[in-house]
Amino acid sequence: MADKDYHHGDLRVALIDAANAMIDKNGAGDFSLRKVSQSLGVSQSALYRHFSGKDALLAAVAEQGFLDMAARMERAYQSELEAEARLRSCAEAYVNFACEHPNLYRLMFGELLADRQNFPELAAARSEVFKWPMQCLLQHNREQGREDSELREGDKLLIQSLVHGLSSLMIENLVTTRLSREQIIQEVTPLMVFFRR
Amino acid sequence: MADKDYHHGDLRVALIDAANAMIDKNGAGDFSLRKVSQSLGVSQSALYRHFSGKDALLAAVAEQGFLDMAARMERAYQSELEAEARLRSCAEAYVNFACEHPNLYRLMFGELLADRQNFPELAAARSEVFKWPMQCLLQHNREQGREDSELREGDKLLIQSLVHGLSSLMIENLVTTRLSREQIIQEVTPLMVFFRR
DNA sequence: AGTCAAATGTTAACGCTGTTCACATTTAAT
DNA sequence: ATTAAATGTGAACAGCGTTAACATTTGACT
Repeated sequence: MADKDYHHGDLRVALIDAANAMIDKNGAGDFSLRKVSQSLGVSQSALYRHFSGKDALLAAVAEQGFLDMAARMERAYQSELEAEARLRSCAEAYVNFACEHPNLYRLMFGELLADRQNFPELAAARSEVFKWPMQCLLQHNREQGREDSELREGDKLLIQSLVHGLSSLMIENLVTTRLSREQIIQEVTPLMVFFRR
Repeated sequence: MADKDYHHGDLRVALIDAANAMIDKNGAGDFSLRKVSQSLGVSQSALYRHFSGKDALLAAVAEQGFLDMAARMERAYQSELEAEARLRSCAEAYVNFACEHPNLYRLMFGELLADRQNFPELAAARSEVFKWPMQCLLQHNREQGREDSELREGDKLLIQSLVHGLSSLMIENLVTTRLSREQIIQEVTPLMVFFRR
């Protein structure tokens, strides 16, 4: 027993949450281990009892981001019934998440986690995001009378490239248009349901 | 007159070239002003006579990258005559450049230059890249008998999102397929010529 | 040719960063 | 109660971007 809690209790998740909040607000470039440690009233080296280093903490934040994004994608998926409407809903949810959490999205898909292969859980969490638009493609195939349960590689790549590319361009302010975000989404998402054949 | 040249002569371009080489080889994350200065046998603070800071040097490197990429895009454009073939050629050139210079491409389009608006020349150089695929769209419109010289916002966004998204995913090893790069390009680029209407 | 200001390069220092090491404290099992 | 493991601390290290004061070279004007 101590008047002050020498042990934090759940420092690991507290670190992830605090880092998530700091990155979401000010970007990962401004983020530092010393700041997040200090914000929790904890020494700067306490972190190394729960993470092997900065990259590991960033990876944990990114993983949580993927899971949150996936939950939102599922809600978008469930909100519609037809394949095409579902796909458009998923695409909207994807771009909206990216635009509402640009700093987090950059961390999840960007260059900052240079050693992604060191954190295999990231790939698993990311596939949870793309699971839902892929499900839409499968349903579309079935509605078209195709019984193949395997998706075409090109279709998968097309849909992933489109939503990721559009999100990235919008986040980095590389879209030179006077259209609003809603208008852009309304303009582009219909174009991605022109499947091959 | 001195036995050693106190003045470098063209330190500015030497810095850009050296920084370009270092970033292209090892990535911008590993890059530092001290390293590039030392590689030129020059003090670490000499740099500040030619650039306002690290971001300014990175911006200059990125700008050069855009111009190099644009030259390559023009060659791809000129290598074909029909609009659709030209667009595919441009898309191939785009993705190939990104895959051959992933670190440079990340710098050009990524999050590292957080303050892009401070360097308006970047936007100009970038538009030189997209000038050629846009030209393809215009030619396509003409071949289809449309006389409108204005491009649809949606078409521009679609093509930019596709090539940028596909390049980013490939660079970050986020493409989960066993296809080779050439196969991927062959698979996806035909899909981007399905214009609207 | 001589003078002086501007351009360019150097040295030293500041604060911040990620990381490590030796040490302290708390927890939990024997 | 004892002991080992888990968890947190404090000090230190090297590397970073940036700045300030100082040194050298260049070039222009008399």
